Order: sequence, then structure tokens, then C-alpha cells
Amino acid sequence: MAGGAEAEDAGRRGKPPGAYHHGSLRRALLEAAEAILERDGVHGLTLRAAARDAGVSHAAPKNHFGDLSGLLSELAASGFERLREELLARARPGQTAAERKAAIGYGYVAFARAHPGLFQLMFRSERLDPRRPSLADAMQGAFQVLAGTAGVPAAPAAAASPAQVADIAAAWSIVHGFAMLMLDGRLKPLLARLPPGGDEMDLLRAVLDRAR
Amino acid sequence: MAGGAEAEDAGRRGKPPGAYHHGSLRRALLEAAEAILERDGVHGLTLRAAARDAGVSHAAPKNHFGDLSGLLSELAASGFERLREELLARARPGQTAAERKAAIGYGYVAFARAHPGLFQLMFRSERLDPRRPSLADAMQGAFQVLAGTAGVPAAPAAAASPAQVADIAAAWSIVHGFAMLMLDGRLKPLLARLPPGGDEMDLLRAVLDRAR
DNA sequence: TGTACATCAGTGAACGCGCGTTCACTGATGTAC
DNA sequence: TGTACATCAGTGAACGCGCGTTCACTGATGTAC
Repeated sequence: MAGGAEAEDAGRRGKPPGAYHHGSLRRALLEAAEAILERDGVHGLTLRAAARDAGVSHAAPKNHFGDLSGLLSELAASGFERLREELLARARPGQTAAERKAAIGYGYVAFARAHPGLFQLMFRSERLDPRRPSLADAMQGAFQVLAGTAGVPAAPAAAASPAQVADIAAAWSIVHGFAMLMLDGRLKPLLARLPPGGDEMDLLRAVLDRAR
Repeated sequence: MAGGAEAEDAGRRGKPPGAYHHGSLRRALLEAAEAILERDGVHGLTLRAAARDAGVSHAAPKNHFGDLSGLLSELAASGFERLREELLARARPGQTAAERKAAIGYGYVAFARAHPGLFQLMFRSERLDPRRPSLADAMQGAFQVLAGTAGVPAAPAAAASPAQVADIAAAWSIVHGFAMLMLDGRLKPLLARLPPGGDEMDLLRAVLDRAR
């Protein structure tokens, strides 16, 4: 196993020329995979493509991820962790509950817009393996933030009233639906009916205002 | 070209044994394709699979759809037409605007639940060809029904205020998001927190009530 | 400090798979005369 | 009513493609002594 600091430095792109071992192939593969995802979509992301972009033979990923679903699941887990962080960063001390809810909803769509390929992998891919602890934990963590907007305590199995559950479902549905329609280009006809110069995020703001 | 009534009778499944021409292969392929979609998902739907299930050689579909995106687009168009009809059927004479909006939203999710594979093809597939007039028209038709719930006239380019556009986007987002989360199994943790015996549609009803 | 050895990470060739597409063909149908 | 012919629909073999996976291998690393 390569030592810590040395591995950190090594090959964010490809591997040192002439070297046999990569040093941090696992991370390099994840970075290559994400780039492919955003460039070519989920369909373009294969084990061979990731290995190719990381400058390594196509059988190498097996050592780190086992199979394709392993790679995709780890990438999705990383996505959920980052989503969680970005949602938490939207919360401000002085916010009312409604303001906080809108801010987190806005962050949800902003994340989808900034990482469309990753977002679709996280929510759409049939090839994820939710039994992987890293993925299950990361999903749970992101979900807790959404649940928090409806006043449900962060504890995993915390009691929630039917009304609170409906609140969570409503808040999640509206931002998730907006994000998906946006990524699939279905909002374009609506945007065309708005004053020019506005983008999806302006429309989202209006939507969240009216749904308050 | 085979005659009308005879073609209607022929081969909803496979073709008459010993016959060379199928009689209504186009329809048989669409039906086979939809069955595959619901059984195996979008990934399982290929030209070869559809031909196989229709009992015909794998090069035959070319005559009717050109290529895979042709078949998928026609199938999606049929989906949008049926969605439109089912939404319209939810409208009742004595409804208030809010009631009508909720009823149509309910119908939207019910359609997704009844035809999950088809619904995902309609909204997710990157292989659809929106330049096909049949698909573009069908999409437009379904969209008009949604726009109607916000009081926007049915005319394609009818003027709509920014508030109306936001209303449409909000109503569509919430039911679309709910449908997608449901189909991807993401609502299960929420359902588990509700009294036993309820299903997704009960949760949807609560969501639509609170969003009123 | 040196040496032997187990373990790990990456290689490259090979396999089988199902796919879309092409092609020359043939059987059936419809139409002009 | 019959005959010739153009057109259409479906066949089956073949092609090339990229994929995931397997396999024996080799170079490099880390560790026990």
C-alpha cells in the first residue's frame, strides 16, 4: 500500500510516466468517472471508459471497485455526501422555518444544475447497489437534511406525524420534480413564456415563493 | 398494403403461422415494446427484443420505424396521448379550480404508477427524437392539459402571466417529483413512517391537500 | 542492515455477449393494362 | 377475367462494435526475520 502523503500527491490525472503502480488510482478513477458522467451521461460511463481516461488498463478498476455497480455506487455516495454538505450550507442562523425550507430547496436544485450527470446517477440509475453501506449511509445523511426542514429530528428513526411526513414529501417532490424537468429540458417551453433574461433559477424562486 | 379490417384482426400476437406478411406488424411491435418496457425497463428495450417478442426477424422493424429512436419515439407519443386522455377524464363539471388541479395531479401520478416503464421512457429517455411530429404533438397536447389547471387557455402560444407560469411549474413539479421519487423507490422510507396499510396514493392525497 | 517472501496493483490478450446495421434475397400484395 | 410487373414486407446471414469478465502474468511494495 502506498503511503499517505505520497498517495495524495500522486496522479490526479493519469499516473507518473514509467511508473507501474498508480498511487491513487481509486480516486483518479472516481474523478475520471465523474467527468465522463457530466460529459457523456450515464450511458457513456463504463468501466472501460473510466480506466481509459485514468490512463490505466481496462482490467485495473476491478481491484478497487469489483464491478461497474461498485464504481457507480461509490460515485453516487460521494454525490450524496456533497449534496448534504451543500444543503446544510444553505441554512442561516436567523432564518424562519419557511425561509430555511426554501433555501434548502433552492440548494437542492442548484446542486442538480451544477452536477446534472451526477444528480441523475444518484436518483435514476438502476445500477446502483443500495446495499453498499457507504451509499446507504450517504443517502440517509442527505435525507435527514430534507426531513429536518419539516421539523423532524435528525435521529434516523425519529417519530414523525403523518402531517410532517406529508410536508417532507411535498417539499422534496416539488424541488425534485423541478430539477428533473429542468434536466430533461421540459421547462424550456415555460421559460420561453417568461420575460427574457431569466433562467431556471428565477423560475424556481417564483415557484418556491408561491408554494410557501 | 394489407386491407383495413383484415389488418385489424391480424396478429395482436405474433403472426398467423405459415404467413409471410404479418398484417399489422407496426402495432404488434409497439405492443411488444411496451410489454418489454414494463417487464425489463428501458434498458431491456431494443429493436431485436421487440422483433423477437413480435415473432419476427430482427431486421423487420426497420421497415416500420427506421431505427430504435423511431420505435421509442412512437411509443412515447402514444404514452403522451394516453396521459392526456386520462388527465382530461379526471376533470368533472362541478369542480372548483383547486379541486380540478388536484384531480389532474392525482391522475398524473396514477398514470405513472400504472405504466412505470412507459412513463420513464416518456420523460427520461435520451433516445427520443422530439423532432418527430407525432411525438412533439403528443407532448404538446399533454402539456396543454397541465397548463389549463393554472387557467391558461389551451391555445399553444396563449399569453400567460409570470404568476401563471410559476403556478404551472409548481403544479407540474410537485406531481412529477412525487412520481419520479415513487418510481425510484425513494418514498419507501417515508411510507414506512405512516400508519400501516397506506400506499403511495394516500401519501399523494395528503401532499396535494397540504399544497392547496 | 540486509534478504526472502507474501501480497498487492496493474497488464494485455482472449472470450462470449447482444447490439444496430447492412445486404442480397424472396414471398406476397396490389395495380395497370 | 387474366396476366405482367412494380412495390412492399419480412428473411437470414454477416459485419463491426464496445462491453464486462476472466486469466496467467509481472512489476512493485511492504513485512518478517
